[in-house]
Amino acid sequence: MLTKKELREYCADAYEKYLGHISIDCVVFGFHEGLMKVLLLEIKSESEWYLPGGFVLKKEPIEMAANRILKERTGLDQIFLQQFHVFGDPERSKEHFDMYKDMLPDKENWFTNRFLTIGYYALVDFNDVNPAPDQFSTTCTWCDLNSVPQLKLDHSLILKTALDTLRLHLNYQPIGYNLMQKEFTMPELQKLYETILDKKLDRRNFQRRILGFGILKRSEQPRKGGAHKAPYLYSFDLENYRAALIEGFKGGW
Amino acid sequence: MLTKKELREYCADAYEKYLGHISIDCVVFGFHEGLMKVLLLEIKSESEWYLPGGFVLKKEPIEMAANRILKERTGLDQIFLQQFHVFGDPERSKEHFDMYKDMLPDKENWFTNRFLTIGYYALVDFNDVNPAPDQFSTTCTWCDLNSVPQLKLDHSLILKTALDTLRLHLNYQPIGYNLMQKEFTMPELQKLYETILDKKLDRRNFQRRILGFGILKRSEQPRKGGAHKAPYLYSFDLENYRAALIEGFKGGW
DNA sequence: AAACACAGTGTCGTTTAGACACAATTCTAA
DNA sequence: TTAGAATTGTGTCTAAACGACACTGTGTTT
Repeated sequence: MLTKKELREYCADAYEKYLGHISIDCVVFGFHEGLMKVLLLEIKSESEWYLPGGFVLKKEPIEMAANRILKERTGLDQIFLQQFHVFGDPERSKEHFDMYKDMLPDKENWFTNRFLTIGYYALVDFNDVNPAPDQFSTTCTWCDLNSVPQLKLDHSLILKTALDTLRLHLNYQPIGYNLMQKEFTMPELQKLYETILDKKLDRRNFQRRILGFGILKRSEQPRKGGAHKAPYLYSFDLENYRAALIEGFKGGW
Repeated sequence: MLTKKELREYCADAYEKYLGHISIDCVVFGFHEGLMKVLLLEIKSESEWYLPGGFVLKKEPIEMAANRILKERTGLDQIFLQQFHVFGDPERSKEHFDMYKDMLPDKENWFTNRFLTIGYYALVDFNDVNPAPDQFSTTCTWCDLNSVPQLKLDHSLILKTALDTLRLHLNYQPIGYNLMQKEFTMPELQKLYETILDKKLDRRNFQRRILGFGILKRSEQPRKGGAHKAPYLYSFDLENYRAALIEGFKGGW
Protein backbone atom coordinates (compact mmCIF):
# COMPACT_ATOMS: atom_id res chain seq x y z
CA MET A 1 0.00 0.00 0.00
CA LEU A 2 1.31 3.40 -0.97
CA THR A 3 1.87 6.13 1.56
CA LYS A 4 -0.08 9.34 1.22
CA LYS A 5 2.95 11.06 -0.25
CA GLU A 6 3.57 8.32 -2.77
CA LEU A 7 -0.05 8.36 -3.77
CA ARG A 8 -0.10 12.10 -4.25
CA GLU A 9 2.94 11.89 -6.47
CA TYR A 10 1.58 8.99 -8.42
CA CYS A 11 -1.69 10.78 -9.08
CA ALA A 12 -0.12 14.08 -10.06
CA ASP A 13 2.10 12.16 -12.43
CA ALA A 14 -0.79 10.17 -13.83
CA TYR A 15 -2.89 13.23 -14.62
CA GLU A 16 0.14 14.65 -16.34
CA LYS A 17 1.06 11.64 -18.42
CA TYR A 18 -1.92 9.43 -19.10
CA LEU A 19 -5.22 9.61 -20.89
CA GLY A 20 -8.03 9.87 -18.41
CA HIS A 21 -10.76 7.27 -18.07
CA ILE A 22 -8.90 4.62 -20.02
CA SER A 23 -6.94 1.68 -18.77
CA ILE A 24 -5.54 -1.49 -20.24
CA ASP A 25 -5.71 -4.91 -18.64
CA CYS A 26 -3.80 -7.89 -19.92
CA VAL A 27 -4.48 -11.58 -19.59
CA VAL A 28 -1.11 -13.22 -20.10
CA PHE A 29 -1.32 -16.90 -20.90
CA GLY A 30 1.60 -19.22 -20.53
CA PHE A 31 1.93 -22.97 -20.77
CA HIS A 32 4.11 -25.02 -18.50
CA GLU A 33 4.28 -28.67 -17.57
CA GLY A 34 0.98 -29.39 -19.19
CA LEU A 35 -0.83 -26.61 -17.40
CA MET A 36 -2.23 -23.33 -18.58
CA LYS A 37 -0.94 -20.42 -16.56
CA VAL A 38 -2.01 -16.82 -16.09
CA LEU A 39 0.12 -14.00 -14.83
CA LEU A 40 -1.30 -12.37 -11.70
CA LEU A 41 -0.32 -9.62 -9.31
CA GLU A 42 -0.97 -9.54 -5.59
CA ILE A 43 -1.84 -6.27 -3.91
CA LYS A 44 0.54 -5.13 -1.29
CA SER A 45 -0.31 -6.39 2.15
CA GLU A 46 -3.71 -7.61 1.10
CA SER A 47 -4.11 -11.00 -0.36
CA GLU A 48 -6.04 -9.73 -3.29
CA TRP A 49 -5.16 -10.47 -6.85
CA TYR A 50 -5.52 -8.66 -10.12
CA LEU A 51 -4.43 -8.71 -13.73
CA PRO A 52 -1.45 -6.77 -15.00
CA GLY A 53 -2.61 -3.45 -16.32
CA GLY A 54 -1.84 0.18 -16.75
CA PHE A 55 -2.68 3.35 -18.55
CA VAL A 56 -2.16 4.88 -21.97
CA LEU A 57 0.32 7.70 -22.41
CA LYS A 58 -1.16 10.79 -23.96
CA LYS A 59 0.50 10.27 -27.31
CA GLU A 60 0.93 6.53 -27.31
CA PRO A 61 -0.84 4.03 -29.57
CA ILE A 62 -2.83 1.60 -27.45
CA GLU A 63 -1.03 -1.46 -28.78
CA MET A 64 2.19 0.14 -27.73
CA ALA A 65 0.78 0.85 -24.30
CA ALA A 66 -0.17 -2.78 -23.88
CA ASN A 67 3.30 -3.79 -25.00
CA ARG A 68 4.96 -1.37 -22.62
CA ILE A 69 2.85 -2.57 -19.70
CA LEU A 70 3.70 -6.18 -20.43
CA LYS A 71 7.35 -5.47 -20.89
CA GLU A 72 7.40 -4.05 -17.38
CA ARG A 73 5.75 -7.17 -15.95
CA THR A 74 7.48 -9.85 -18.01
CA GLY A 75 10.67 -8.40 -19.36
CA LEU A 76 9.49 -9.41 -22.80
CA ASP A 77 9.22 -7.29 -25.88
CA GLN A 78 7.23 -7.95 -29.01
CA ILE A 79 4.65 -10.05 -27.26
CA PHE A 80 1.79 -11.60 -29.19
CA LEU A 81 -1.14 -9.43 -28.18
CA GLN A 82 -4.76 -9.54 -29.16
CA GLN A 83 -7.25 -6.89 -28.21
CA PHE A 84 -10.51 -8.61 -27.39
CA HIS A 85 -13.01 -6.43 -25.56
CA VAL A 86 -13.70 -3.15 -23.84
CA PHE A 87 -15.26 -3.32 -20.43
CA GLY A 88 -17.27 -0.20 -19.88
CA ASP A 89 -19.63 -0.67 -16.99
CA PRO A 90 -19.61 2.62 -15.05
CA GLU A 91 -19.54 0.70 -11.79
CA ARG A 92 -16.65 -1.51 -12.73
CA SER A 93 -13.96 0.79 -11.40
CA LYS A 94 -15.86 1.88 -8.35
CA GLU A 95 -14.01 -0.57 -6.22
CA HIS A 96 -10.82 0.45 -7.94
CA PHE A 97 -8.13 0.75 -5.36
CA ASP A 98 -10.72 2.08 -3.01
CA MET A 99 -8.22 1.57 -0.27
CA TYR A 100 -6.86 4.91 -1.45
CA LYS A 101 -10.11 6.74 -1.67
CA ASP A 102 -9.84 8.57 1.64
CA MET A 103 -6.24 9.59 1.30
CA LEU A 104 -6.73 12.30 -1.29
CA PRO A 105 -9.56 14.59 -2.29
CA ASP A 106 -11.47 13.14 -5.25
CA LYS A 107 -10.34 15.87 -7.61
CA GLU A 108 -6.72 14.93 -7.15
CA ASN A 109 -7.24 11.21 -6.83
CA TRP A 110 -6.69 9.46 -10.12
CA PHE A 111 -8.23 6.26 -8.82
CA THR A 112 -11.62 7.67 -8.06
CA ASN A 113 -12.11 8.27 -11.76
CA ARG A 114 -14.20 6.00 -13.88
CA PHE A 115 -12.09 3.83 -16.18
CA LEU A 116 -13.00 1.92 -19.25
CA THR A 117 -10.55 -0.86 -19.69
CA ILE A 118 -9.36 -2.36 -22.92
CA GLY A 119 -8.76 -6.07 -22.58
CA TYR A 120 -5.79 -7.68 -24.30
CA TYR A 121 -4.78 -11.26 -24.12
CA ALA A 122 -1.18 -12.26 -24.60
CA LEU A 123 0.42 -15.59 -25.43
CA VAL A 124 3.97 -15.99 -24.22
CA ASP A 125 6.61 -18.60 -23.73
CA PHE A 126 6.46 -19.43 -20.04
CA ASN A 127 10.21 -19.86 -19.74
CA ASP A 128 11.06 -16.46 -21.16
CA VAL A 129 9.11 -14.52 -18.58
CA ASN A 130 10.60 -12.79 -15.59
CA PRO A 131 7.58 -11.79 -13.56
CA ALA A 132 8.02 -8.39 -11.92
CA PRO A 133 5.51 -6.74 -9.58
CA ASP A 134 4.31 -3.19 -10.15
CA GLN A 135 4.03 -0.27 -7.80
CA PHE A 136 0.92 -1.59 -6.13
CA SER A 137 1.89 -5.20 -5.75
CA THR A 138 4.29 -7.32 -3.80
CA THR A 139 4.11 -10.33 -6.04
CA CYS A 140 3.88 -11.05 -9.71
CA THR A 141 3.53 -14.72 -10.41
CA TRP A 142 2.12 -17.43 -12.60
CA CYS A 143 -1.07 -19.04 -11.45
CA ASP A 144 -2.65 -22.26 -12.67
CA LEU A 145 -5.60 -21.40 -14.82
CA ASN A 146 -7.78 -23.89 -13.03
CA SER A 147 -7.06 -22.53 -9.61
CA VAL A 148 -7.25 -18.79 -10.11
CA PRO A 149 -8.44 -17.02 -6.98
CA GLN A 150 -11.20 -14.44 -6.93
CA LEU A 151 -9.82 -11.34 -8.63
CA LYS A 152 -10.34 -7.68 -7.86
CA LEU A 153 -12.81 -5.54 -9.75
CA ASP A 154 -14.16 -7.23 -12.86
CA HIS A 155 -10.90 -8.97 -13.55
CA SER A 156 -12.47 -12.40 -13.20
CA LEU A 157 -14.87 -11.49 -15.99
CA ILE A 158 -12.02 -10.14 -18.08
CA LEU A 159 -10.13 -13.39 -17.63
CA LYS A 160 -13.13 -15.48 -18.54
CA THR A 161 -13.81 -13.39 -21.63
CA ALA A 162 -10.19 -13.68 -22.68
CA LEU A 163 -10.32 -17.44 -22.39
CA ASP A 164 -13.57 -17.66 -24.34
CA THR A 165 -12.05 -15.50 -27.04
CA LEU A 166 -8.92 -17.59 -27.17
CA ARG A 167 -10.97 -20.75 -27.56
CA LEU A 168 -12.93 -19.17 -30.34
CA HIS A 169 -9.79 -18.03 -32.11
CA LEU A 170 -8.50 -21.59 -31.95
CA ASN A 171 -11.05 -22.40 -34.61
CA TYR A 172 -9.70 -20.17 -37.29
CA GLN A 173 -6.20 -19.21 -36.25
CA PRO A 174 -2.98 -21.04 -35.65
CA ILE A 175 -1.99 -20.90 -32.00
CA GLY A 176 1.10 -22.15 -30.34
CA TYR A 177 4.04 -20.33 -31.77
CA ASN A 178 3.99 -17.94 -28.85
CA LEU A 179 3.33 -20.58 -26.24
CA MET A 180 5.64 -23.43 -27.19
CA GLN A 181 9.37 -23.76 -27.24
CA LYS A 182 11.05 -23.64 -30.64
CA GLU A 183 10.84 -27.38 -31.01
CA PHE A 184 8.18 -29.60 -29.58
CA THR A 185 6.58 -32.98 -30.09
CA MET A 186 3.14 -33.64 -31.40
CA PRO A 187 1.86 -34.87 -28.04
CA GLU A 188 3.13 -31.67 -26.44
CA LEU A 189 1.29 -29.52 -28.92
CA GLN A 190 -1.80 -31.61 -28.44
CA LYS A 191 -1.53 -31.10 -24.72
CA LEU A 192 -1.60 -27.36 -25.32
CA TYR A 193 -4.81 -27.60 -27.27
CA GLU A 194 -6.34 -29.91 -24.72
CA THR A 195 -5.42 -27.55 -21.95
CA ILE A 196 -6.85 -24.50 -23.63
CA LEU A 197 -10.02 -26.32 -24.55
CA ASP A 198 -10.16 -28.26 -21.32
CA LYS A 199 -11.00 -31.50 -23.06
CA LYS A 200 -9.33 -34.60 -24.42
CA LEU A 201 -8.64 -34.93 -28.10
CA ASP A 202 -7.94 -38.01 -30.15
CA ARG A 203 -4.23 -38.36 -30.84
CA ARG A 204 -4.50 -39.50 -34.41
CA ASN A 205 -7.23 -37.14 -35.48
CA PHE A 206 -5.43 -34.24 -33.88
CA GLN A 207 -2.28 -35.03 -35.77
CA ARG A 208 -4.07 -35.40 -39.08
CA ARG A 209 -5.85 -32.10 -38.63
CA ILE A 210 -3.00 -30.00 -37.37
CA LEU A 211 -0.71 -31.29 -40.09
CA GLY A 212 -3.42 -30.48 -42.59
CA PHE A 213 -3.06 -26.82 -41.75
CA GLY A 214 0.42 -26.92 -43.17
CA ILE A 215 1.97 -24.79 -40.48
CA LEU A 216 4.34 -27.40 -39.07
CA LYS A 217 7.77 -28.58 -40.09
CA ARG A 218 9.10 -31.92 -38.90
CA SER A 219 12.72 -32.21 -37.89
CA GLU A 220 14.90 -34.94 -39.28
CA GLN A 221 15.82 -36.18 -35.87
CA PRO A 222 13.43 -37.42 -33.24
CA ARG A 223 13.92 -36.39 -29.63
CA LYS A 224 16.31 -38.80 -27.98
CA GLY A 225 16.90 -39.82 -24.41
CA GLY A 226 13.35 -39.80 -23.20
CA ALA A 227 11.55 -42.84 -22.03
CA HIS A 228 9.56 -44.82 -24.53
CA LYS A 229 9.55 -44.42 -28.25
CA ALA A 230 11.36 -41.32 -29.43
CA PRO A 231 8.87 -38.77 -30.76
CA TYR A 232 9.50 -36.55 -33.76
CA LEU A 233 10.26 -32.92 -33.16
CA TYR A 234 8.27 -30.24 -34.90
CA SER A 235 8.58 -26.51 -35.28
CA PHE A 236 6.29 -23.95 -36.82
CA ASP A 237 6.72 -23.00 -40.43
CA LEU A 238 6.71 -19.30 -39.79
CA GLU A 239 5.87 -18.27 -43.29
CA ASN A 240 2.79 -20.43 -43.46
CA TYR A 241 1.99 -19.67 -39.84
CA ARG A 242 1.86 -15.95 -40.45
CA ALA A 243 -0.11 -16.43 -43.61
CA ALA A 244 -2.63 -18.51 -41.68
CA LEU A 245 -2.85 -15.84 -38.99
CA ILE A 246 -3.96 -13.38 -41.61
CA GLU A 247 -5.95 -15.68 -43.84
CA GLY A 248 -7.59 -17.73 -41.13
CA PHE A 249 -8.43 -21.40 -41.48
CA LYS A 250 -11.27 -22.55 -43.69
CA GLY A 251 -14.26 -20.32 -43.16
CA GLY A 252 -17.78 -21.65 -43.03
CA TRP A 253 -19.09 -20.01 -46.17
CA MET B 1 -20.61 24.18 -39.66
CA LEU B 2 -21.21 25.51 -36.19
CA THR B 3 -20.81 29.13 -35.33
CA LYS B 4 -18.22 30.14 -32.78
CA LYS B 5 -20.92 30.55 -30.18
CA GLU B 6 -22.46 27.18 -30.88
CA LEU B 7 -19.08 25.56 -30.74
CA ARG B 8 -18.21 27.15 -27.44
CA GLU B 9 -21.46 25.95 -25.96
CA TYR B 10 -21.04 22.48 -27.38
CA CYS B 11 -17.56 22.15 -25.95
CA ALA B 12 -18.44 23.47 -22.53
CA ASP B 13 -21.32 21.05 -22.45
CA ALA B 14 -19.16 18.17 -23.64
CA TYR B 15 -16.51 18.68 -20.97
CA GLU B 16 -19.33 18.73 -18.46
CA LYS B 17 -21.17 15.65 -19.63
CA TYR B 18 -18.87 13.22 -21.39
CA LEU B 19 -15.87 11.10 -20.62
CA GLY B 20 -12.81 12.61 -22.19
CA HIS B 21 -10.73 10.84 -24.83
CA ILE B 22 -13.39 8.27 -25.65
CA SER B 23 -15.82 8.18 -28.49
CA ILE B 24 -18.08 5.63 -30.07
CA ASP B 25 -18.53 5.07 -33.77
CA CYS B 26 -21.21 2.88 -35.23
CA VAL B 27 -21.39 1.02 -38.48
CA VAL B 28 -25.08 0.53 -39.11
CA PHE B 29 -25.82 -2.14 -41.67
CA GLY B 30 -29.16 -2.39 -43.39
CA PHE B 31 -30.36 -4.51 -46.25
CA HIS B 32 -32.67 -3.24 -48.96
CA GLU B 33 -33.59 -4.40 -52.42
CA GLY B 34 -30.78 -6.86 -52.48
CA LEU B 35 -28.16 -4.35 -51.48
CA MET B 36 -26.19 -3.89 -48.32
CA LYS B 37 -26.50 -0.39 -46.95
CA VAL B 38 -24.54 1.65 -44.42
CA LEU B 39 -25.79 4.69 -42.59
CA LEU B 40 -23.65 7.76 -43.23
CA LEU B 41 -23.67 11.41 -42.24
CA GLU B 42 -22.57 14.31 -44.38
CA ILE B 43 -20.77 17.21 -42.80
CA LYS B 44 -22.51 20.53 -43.08
CA SER B 45 -21.57 22.43 -46.18
CA GLU B 46 -18.69 20.16 -47.00
CA SER B 47 -19.27 17.04 -48.94
CA GLU B 48 -17.44 14.90 -46.47
CA TRP B 49 -18.90 11.81 -44.94
CA TYR B 50 -18.51 10.03 -41.64
CA LEU B 51 -20.03 7.33 -39.50
CA PRO B 52 -22.62 8.04 -36.83
CA GLY B 53 -20.88 8.45 -33.52
CA GLY B 54 -20.84 10.25 -30.24
CA PHE B 55 -19.51 10.26 -26.73
CA VAL B 56 -20.08 8.42 -23.50
CA LEU B 57 -21.86 10.14 -20.63
CA LYS B 58 -19.91 10.17 -17.43
CA LYS B 59 -22.05 7.55 -15.74
CA GLU B 60 -23.31 5.66 -18.73
CA PRO B 61 -22.49 2.07 -19.70
CA ILE B 62 -20.87 2.05 -23.12
CA GLU B 63 -23.48 -0.27 -24.62
CA MET B 64 -26.09 2.22 -23.52
CA ALA B 65 -24.12 5.04 -25.07
CA ALA B 66 -24.02 3.22 -28.38
CA ASN B 67 -27.74 2.60 -28.12
CA ARG B 68 -28.47 6.21 -27.31
CA ILE B 69 -26.36 7.43 -30.21
CA LEU B 70 -28.11 5.12 -32.61
CA LYS B 71 -31.52 5.99 -31.32
CA GLU B 72 -30.80 9.61 -32.18
CA ARG B 73 -29.78 8.70 -35.73
CA THR B 74 -32.30 6.03 -36.51
CA GLY B 75 -35.23 6.46 -34.16
CA LEU B 76 -34.75 2.83 -33.16
CA ASP B 77 -34.37 1.41 -29.72
CA GLN B 78 -32.98 -1.95 -28.71
CA ILE B 79 -30.78 -2.25 -31.74
CA PHE B 80 -28.60 -5.32 -32.24
CA LEU B 81 -25.15 -4.03 -31.44
CA GLN B 82 -21.82 -5.72 -31.42
CA GLN B 83 -18.67 -4.14 -30.12
CA PHE B 84 -15.83 -5.14 -32.40
CA HIS B 85 -12.68 -3.06 -31.96
CA VAL B 86 -11.05 -0.08 -30.35
CA PHE B 87 -9.15 2.23 -32.63
CA GLY B 88 -6.43 3.88 -30.67
CA ASP B 89 -3.92 5.44 -32.98
CA PRO B 90 -2.93 8.76 -31.40
CA GLU B 91 -3.03 10.41 -34.81
CA ARG B 92 -6.45 9.14 -35.70
CA SER B 93 -8.36 12.07 -34.28
CA LYS B 94 -5.91 14.70 -35.34
CA GLU B 95 -7.98 15.57 -38.33
CA HIS B 96 -11.05 15.44 -36.13
CA PHE B 97 -13.28 18.31 -37.03
CA ASP B 98 -10.18 20.34 -37.60
CA MET B 99 -12.36 22.86 -39.27
CA TYR B 100 -13.04 24.02 -35.74
CA LYS B 101 -9.50 24.06 -34.53
CA ASP B 102 -8.94 27.80 -34.90
CA MET B 103 -12.22 28.91 -33.40
CA LEU B 104 -11.39 28.12 -29.79
CA PRO B 105 -8.26 27.86 -27.69
CA ASP B 106 -7.13 24.26 -27.45
CA LYS B 107 -7.85 24.04 -23.75
CA GLU B 108 -11.51 24.76 -24.32
CA ASN B 109 -11.84 22.91 -27.58
CA TRP B 110 -13.17 19.43 -27.06
CA PHE B 111 -12.28 18.42 -30.59
CA THR B 112 -8.59 19.01 -30.29
CA ASN B 113 -8.42 16.19 -27.76
CA ARG B 114 -7.20 12.77 -28.65
CA PHE B 115 -10.01 10.25 -28.85
CA LEU B 116 -9.96 6.52 -28.78
CA THR B 117 -13.04 5.24 -30.48
CA ILE B 118 -14.93 2.07 -29.71
CA GLY B 119 -16.34 0.53 -32.85
CA TYR B 120 -19.79 -1.03 -32.81
CA TYR B 121 -21.58 -2.56 -35.69
CA ALA B 122 -25.34 -2.65 -35.79
CA LEU B 123 -27.75 -4.71 -37.82
CA VAL B 124 -31.13 -3.12 -38.39
CA ASP B 125 -34.22 -3.49 -40.45
CA PHE B 126 -33.83 -0.96 -43.23
CA ASN B 127 -37.49 -0.08 -43.28
CA ASP B 128 -37.70 0.78 -39.62
CA VAL B 129 -35.04 3.45 -39.76
CA ASN B 130 -35.71 7.17 -39.89
CA PRO B 131 -32.31 8.63 -40.60
CA ALA B 132 -31.74 11.89 -38.73
CA PRO B 133 -28.64 14.07 -39.02
CA ASP B 134 -26.73 15.23 -35.97
CA GLN B 135 -25.50 18.65 -34.97
CA PHE B 136 -22.60 18.57 -37.38
CA SER B 137 -24.31 17.16 -40.41
CA THR B 138 -26.89 18.18 -42.94
CA THR B 139 -27.70 14.71 -44.12
CA CYS B 140 -28.10 11.29 -42.65
CA THR B 141 -28.71 8.69 -45.27
CA TRP B 142 -28.24 5.13 -46.40
CA CYS B 143 -25.41 4.47 -48.75
CA ASP B 144 -24.79 1.38 -50.86
CA LEU B 145 -22.00 -0.59 -49.31
CA ASN B 146 -20.25 -0.98 -52.62
CA SER B 147 -20.23 2.72 -53.39
CA VAL B 148 -19.23 4.23 -50.10
CA PRO B 149 -17.26 7.44 -50.59
CA GLN B 150 -14.01 8.23 -48.86
CA LEU B 151 -14.81 8.82 -45.20
CA LYS B 152 -13.36 11.27 -42.73
CA LEU B 153 -10.71 10.29 -40.22
CA ASP B 154 -10.19 6.54 -39.99
CA HIS B 155 -13.83 5.82 -40.61
CA SER B 156 -13.07 3.92 -43.78
CA LEU B 157 -10.90 1.58 -41.77
CA ILE B 158 -13.59 1.25 -39.13
CA LEU B 159 -16.12 0.34 -41.77
CA LYS B 160 -13.82 -2.23 -43.34
CA THR B 161 -13.06 -3.78 -39.96
CA ALA B 162 -16.75 -3.94 -39.15
CA LEU B 163 -17.46 -5.72 -42.38
CA ASP B 164 -14.63 -8.19 -41.87
CA THR B 165 -15.90 -8.91 -38.39
CA LEU B 166 -19.44 -9.38 -39.60
CA ARG B 167 -18.25 -11.85 -42.22
CA LEU B 168 -16.33 -13.75 -39.59
CA HIS B 169 -19.31 -13.85 -37.27
CA LEU B 170 -21.35 -15.30 -40.10
CA ASN B 171 -19.41 -18.51 -39.57
CA TYR B 172 -20.52 -19.19 -36.07
CA GLN B 173 -23.53 -17.02 -35.43
CA PRO B 174 -26.99 -16.75 -36.86
CA ILE B 175 -27.47 -13.46 -38.66
CA GLY B 176 -30.55 -12.07 -40.24
CA TYR B 177 -33.12 -11.58 -37.55
CA ASN B 178 -32.16 -7.94 -37.27
CA LEU B 179 -31.81 -7.36 -40.97
CA MET B 180 -34.82 -9.09 -42.46
CA GLN B 181 -38.52 -8.44 -42.20
CA LYS B 182 -40.51 -10.76 -39.94
CA GLU B 183 -41.23 -13.07 -42.82
CA PHE B 184 -39.05 -13.71 -45.79
CA THR B 185 -38.37 -16.26 -48.47
CA MET B 186 -35.36 -18.48 -48.73
CA PRO B 187 -34.01 -16.68 -51.80
CA GLU B 188 -34.29 -13.40 -49.92
CA LEU B 189 -32.29 -14.73 -47.00
CA GLN B 190 -29.75 -16.18 -49.38
CA LYS B 191 -29.44 -12.80 -51.04
CA LEU B 192 -28.57 -11.33 -47.65
CA TYR B 193 -25.75 -13.80 -47.18
CA GLU B 194 -24.52 -13.31 -50.70
CA THR B 195 -24.51 -9.57 -50.21
CA ILE B 196 -22.61 -9.68 -46.95
CA LEU B 197 -20.09 -12.13 -48.33
CA ASP B 198 -20.04 -10.55 -51.75
CA LYS B 199 -20.21 -13.87 -53.52
CA LYS B 200 -22.71 -16.23 -55.07
CA LEU B 201 -23.90 -19.25 -53.16
CA ASP B 202 -25.57 -22.36 -54.45
CA ARG B 203 -29.32 -22.24 -53.89
CA ARG B 204 -29.74 -25.82 -52.82
CA ASN B 205 -26.68 -26.10 -50.64
CA PHE B 206 -27.54 -22.85 -48.95
CA GLN B 207 -31.00 -24.07 -48.10
CA ARG B 208 -29.75 -27.37 -46.78
CA ARG B 209 -27.21 -25.70 -44.58
CA ILE B 210 -29.31 -22.89 -43.20
CA LEU B 211 -32.15 -25.25 -42.41
CA GLY B 212 -29.66 -27.50 -40.71
CA PHE B 213 -29.02 -24.79 -38.16
CA GLY B 214 -32.58 -25.21 -36.97
CA ILE B 215 -33.24 -21.52 -36.55
CA LEU B 216 -35.97 -21.18 -39.16
CA LYS B 217 -39.66 -21.85 -39.09
CA ARG B 218 -41.59 -22.32 -42.31
CA SER B 219 -45.04 -20.77 -42.61
CA GLU B 220 -47.97 -22.82 -43.75
CA GLN B 221 -48.77 -20.44 -46.55
CA PRO B 222 -46.44 -19.50 -49.36
CA ARG B 223 -46.20 -15.88 -50.44
CA LYS B 224 -48.89 -15.21 -53.01
CA GLY B 225 -49.32 -12.63 -55.69
CA GLY B 226 -45.75 -12.47 -56.90
CA ALA B 227 -44.70 -13.52 -60.30
CA HIS B 228 -43.58 -17.11 -60.78
CA LYS B 229 -43.99 -19.96 -58.39
CA ALA B 230 -45.05 -18.93 -54.92
CA PRO B 231 -42.14 -19.28 -52.51
CA TYR B 232 -42.52 -20.44 -48.92
CA LEU B 233 -42.27 -17.87 -46.19
CA TYR B 234 -39.91 -18.36 -43.30
CA SER B 235 -39.37 -16.63 -40.00
CA PHE B 236 -36.75 -17.07 -37.35
CA ASP B 237 -37.40 -19.43 -34.47
CA LEU B 238 -36.41 -16.92 -31.83
CA GLU B 239 -35.78 -19.46 -29.12
CA ASN B 240 -33.34 -21.45 -31.18
CA TYR B 241 -31.96 -18.29 -32.72
CA ARG B 242 -31.04 -16.83 -29.36
CA ALA B 243 -29.63 -20.13 -28.21
CA ALA B 244 -27.46 -20.25 -31.32
CA LEU B 245 -26.30 -16.69 -30.70
CA ILE B 246 -24.96 -17.80 -27.36
CA GLU B 247 -23.85 -21.30 -28.22
CA GLY B 248 -22.44 -20.54 -31.61
CA PHE B 249 -22.53 -22.96 -34.51
CA LYS B 250 -20.34 -26.04 -34.59
CA GLY B 251 -16.90 -25.12 -33.43
CA GLY B 252 -13.80 -26.52 -35.02
CA TRP B 253 -12.51 -28.50 -32.06
C1' DA C 1 -49.54 -23.54 -75.91
C1' DA C 2 -44.67 -22.66 -75.79
C1' DA C 3 -41.03 -20.26 -73.63
C1' DC C 4 -39.39 -18.33 -69.64
C1' DA C 5 -38.39 -17.29 -64.84
C1' DC C 6 -38.14 -18.75 -60.54
C1' DA C 7 -39.06 -22.04 -56.58
C1' DG C 8 -38.80 -26.79 -54.39
C1' DT C 9 -36.42 -31.10 -53.90
C1' DG C 10 -33.03 -35.01 -54.64
C1' DT C 11 -28.71 -37.38 -55.96
C1' DC C 12 -24.01 -38.44 -56.61
C1' DG C 13 -19.20 -38.31 -55.69
C1' DT C 14 -15.58 -36.25 -52.87
C1' DT C 15 -13.87 -34.55 -48.69
C1' DT C 16 -13.77 -34.34 -43.84
C1' DA C 17 -14.47 -36.03 -39.03
C1' DG C 18 -14.75 -39.36 -35.56
C1' DA C 19 -13.84 -43.95 -33.81
C1' DC C 20 -10.69 -47.32 -33.61
C1' DA C 21 -6.46 -51.14 -34.26
C1' DC C 22 -2.03 -52.26 -34.88
C1' DA C 23 3.00 -51.90 -35.17
C1' DA C 24 7.38 -49.84 -33.31
C1' DT C 25 10.40 -48.28 -29.56
C1' DT C 26 12.04 -47.99 -24.95
C1' DC C 27 11.84 -48.48 -20.05
C1' DT C 28 10.46 -51.61 -16.10
C1' DA C 29 9.66 -55.66 -13.57
C1' DA C 30 9.81 -60.53 -13.12
C1' DT D 1 16.39 -62.10 -20.82
C1' DT D 2 11.99 -61.50 -21.53
C1' DA D 3 7.12 -60.14 -20.93
C1' DG D 4 4.53 -56.21 -20.13
C1' DA D 5 3.46 -51.40 -19.83
C1' DA D 6 3.80 -46.92 -21.65
C1' DT D 7 4.21 -44.00 -25.38
C1' DT D 8 4.57 -42.81 -30.31
C1' DG D 9 3.76 -43.41 -35.37
C1' DT D 10 0.59 -44.72 -38.89
C1' DG D 11 -3.56 -46.63 -41.36
C1' DT D 12 -8.43 -47.87 -42.01
C1' DC D 13 -13.31 -47.88 -41.72
C1' DT D 14 -17.75 -45.50 -41.52
C1' DA D 15 -20.78 -41.78 -41.27
C1' DA D 16 -21.55 -37.12 -41.94
C1' DA D 17 -20.79 -32.87 -44.43
C1' DC D 18 -19.91 -30.40 -48.62
C1' DG D 19 -19.97 -29.11 -53.37
C1' DA D 20 -21.61 -29.70 -57.99
C1' DC D 21 -25.44 -30.55 -60.50
C1' DA D 22 -30.55 -32.06 -62.71
C1' DC D 23 -35.10 -32.53 -62.51
C1' DT D 24 -39.93 -31.15 -61.36
C1' DG D 25 -43.56 -27.73 -60.31
C1' DT D 26 -45.99 -23.28 -60.73
C1' DG D 27 -46.97 -19.08 -62.40
C1' DT D 28 -46.13 -15.18 -66.11
C1' DT D 29 -45.32 -13.69 -70.66
C1' DT D 30 -45.92 -13.87 -75.58
